[in-house]
Amino acid sequence: MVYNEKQLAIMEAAEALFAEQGFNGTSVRDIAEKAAVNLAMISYYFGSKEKLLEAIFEYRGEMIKVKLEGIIQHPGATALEKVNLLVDHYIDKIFLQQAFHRVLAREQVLHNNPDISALILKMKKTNQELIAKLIHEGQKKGEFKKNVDIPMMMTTMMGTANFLVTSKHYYKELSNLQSLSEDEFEKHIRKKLNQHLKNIFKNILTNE
Amino acid sequence: MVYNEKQLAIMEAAEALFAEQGFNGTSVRDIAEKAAVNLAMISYYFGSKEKLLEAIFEYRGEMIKVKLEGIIQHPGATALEKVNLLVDHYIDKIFLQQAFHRVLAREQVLHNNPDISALILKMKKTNQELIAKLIHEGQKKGEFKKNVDIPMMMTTMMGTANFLVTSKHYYKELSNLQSLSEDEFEKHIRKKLNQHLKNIFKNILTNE
Amino acid sequence: MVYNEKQLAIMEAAEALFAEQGFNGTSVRDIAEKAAVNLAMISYYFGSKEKLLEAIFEYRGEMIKVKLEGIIQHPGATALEKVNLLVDHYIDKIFLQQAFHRVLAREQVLHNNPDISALILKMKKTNQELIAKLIHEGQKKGEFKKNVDIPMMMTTMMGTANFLVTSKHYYKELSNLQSLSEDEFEKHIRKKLNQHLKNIFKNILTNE
Amino acid sequence: MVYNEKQLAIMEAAEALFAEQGFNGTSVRDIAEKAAVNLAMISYYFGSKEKLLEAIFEYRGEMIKVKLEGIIQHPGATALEKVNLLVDHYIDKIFLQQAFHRVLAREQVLHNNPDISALILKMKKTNQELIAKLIHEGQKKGEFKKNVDIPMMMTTMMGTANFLVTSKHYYKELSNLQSLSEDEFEKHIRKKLNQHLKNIFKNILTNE
DNA sequence: AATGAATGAGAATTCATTCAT
DNA sequence: TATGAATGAATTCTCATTCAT
Repeated sequence: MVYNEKQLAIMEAAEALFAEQGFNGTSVRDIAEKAAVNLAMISYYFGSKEKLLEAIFEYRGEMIKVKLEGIIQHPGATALEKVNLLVDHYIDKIFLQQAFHRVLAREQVLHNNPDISALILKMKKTNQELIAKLIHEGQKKGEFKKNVDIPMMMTTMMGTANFLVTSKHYYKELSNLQSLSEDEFEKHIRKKLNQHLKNIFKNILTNE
Repeated sequence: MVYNEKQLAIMEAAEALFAEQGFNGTSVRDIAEKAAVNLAMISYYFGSKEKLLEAIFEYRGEMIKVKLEGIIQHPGATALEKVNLLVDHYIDKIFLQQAFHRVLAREQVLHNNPDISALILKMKKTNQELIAKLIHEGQKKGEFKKNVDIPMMMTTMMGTANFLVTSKHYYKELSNLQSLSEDEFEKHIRKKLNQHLKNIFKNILTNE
Repeated sequence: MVYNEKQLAIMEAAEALFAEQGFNGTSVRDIAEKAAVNLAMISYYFGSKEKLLEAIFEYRGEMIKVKLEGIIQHPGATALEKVNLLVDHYIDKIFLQQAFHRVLAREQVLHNNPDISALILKMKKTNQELIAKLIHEGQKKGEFKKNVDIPMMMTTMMGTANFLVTSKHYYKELSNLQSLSEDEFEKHIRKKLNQHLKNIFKNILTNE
Repeated sequence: MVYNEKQLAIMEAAEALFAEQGFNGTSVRDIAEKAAVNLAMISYYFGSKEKLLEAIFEYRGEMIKVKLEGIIQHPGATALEKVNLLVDHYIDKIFLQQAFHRVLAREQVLHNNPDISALILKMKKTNQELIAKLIHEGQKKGEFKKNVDIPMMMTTMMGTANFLVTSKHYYKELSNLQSLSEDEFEKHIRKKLNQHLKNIFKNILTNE
């Protein structure tokens, strides 16, 4: 699926608004206004508000897949280094596409739309398969322990990162970091999160 | 604040529906029907749909506070044992009040309503202060390491647990556990999560 | 089903507008304006525009049934006299409720709404059964011929009357009666139609 | 007016859809799709949806006129035979062009569009003049009675035939002919209608 | 001659809330 | 205290038509 400029503008505007106000809290009017397109264009291009959401999921899902596929094939790296690379990339991704991950965080709680649920499941499966490959590679080489609960590990990575991104506003106050600028603060928590997750993973994967 | 039976019925119905369909996806008609009260009662008792949500947060926040205060004062237990108790209780709580935690997970992403945001912040602060007390106690006794990133630890506990609860539907499929009944599956993931978090915390708090 | 004043006002307004402009050609806005009620009342009372149409059919169908039941039980009249009475009444009805019969004429051509189709069929069945009763009575007494095609007879009565009512505008010009006032013209065609149908029926029922 | 292939395709598609769903119930999108032409072609060729309807009326009106003119000049036939021929032809026409007659039946009830009304009136006048010619011929020859209500006679022919065609769906059920195939049923009612109308006309025109 | 893209107007419906009782 | 009736505002979506190409 290739999208033209207007379609991309609509998708971006919608993503940002869905992240801020939720799907139901966002009207197609808002989206049209933000994307600076005619109201009717949204139905014209996507059919409905729901279909627009699906298009966003499909689009981002495809992007994520392409990105992750690159990571796994990194040459000349140990399994643990690759896991660390994965953490780096996952954190990069989640911070770069905060809007989309907010939408994802919100929508995965609901199961109103089976098409969206299917897309989310597909995305998660792709992620999981990639990580599983990495872990198994490390286990074969003897780098990692045998019994590793991969789904729970993923849950920790995604859960922690998601929670941090979606509630960073609260985190800032709880850590008394109100003095930092938004950029400084973001840099700070990215670094913290990175170390934190790598620590946890190293422990889970290698400590006896 | 003391609520009468009808008010509690409304709050429970609303909580369940907000968890399922989101705040904006739920109409006061739905709530009135589910709670078997007159449509106008909701405005009458709570003023508005938003105020109803606030009441739910306030109510649940108070319940959580009371519960957690009990935990910290558990006599004759090491700091690590108390931390483990805390994990037990947090997991109990999140599974028992899944509806509320779904609402919380959804609403913390948005910052539309400053009153709600303030309530969430207050709740988080209370939690954090409790854990901080525990950790400092352990540090004083020499049980725990000096440099512990408490907010990040909390983020992992809440993020992982939240993520698991809100996306358990996907977890079931990703782990090929479709054959388990809902109850069996829930028991299974509670146990896994419990071990998983305790492991992580032990490592964070004690390993050098 | 008992309707309150506002509901009746809506139904009357809708009937008139549907007759003039067709169902799809009439907006709920038009109806609300004509009935002098709030726009949302229509959804509130009837659920939707379609359901409103159904309500009209049901209401009129019931009225027709009640009326016709009276005719058949007219005491001390020959079968032919009763048939003539029926013609009188049918013509009265069709002229008095021209709006409804226009709607009926339009909607019976379409089969979009199965509920409406079912209501129309029911109405027609009731009519047919009544006439069949009359004819059979006359046949038993030896007043009428044996082989009478009752559905075709009804088709002629209804078709002719309907066609006249719905296209009286054209009839006026074709008969060069433009000089007559609307009332005079209507009186004129009612009389003509009455004689015409009675003639045809007498011939069908009695001539060998 | 000569139409090219695409124009004819549009008109045919439109006629069929107008017959099924009514004028307002049919969108130009539907027509374009059914006719397999570009959406904008309809405005391009006909100017508007209304003008397209007018074109259909004009086109069919012309066809009817040409056909009927042939009938009247049938050589070596009595006036009654010619009337019978006319009935044959009218029934043929109405069954062959059911779609158009459904549109006609629906639209003659409305008077929204004066151009359409004018076209219908013209069509009816042409028909009427033809029949009047026939009847007067028969009256001159002494075959027919003097006082014949020609407009009412036409009303019966058209009303009965129209009503049968537009409500044949109901007629089938009312006559308990559900077991017949669509073709058999149509053959059956055409025959019935033919005899029925000829009977009525014979009686009107010749009986004293 | 033909069309894909675009749009303003208007459609039906749902919503949270109010108010007289 | 409780509620049925009512409503204004806002919702999503579809429509016939236009226009640059």
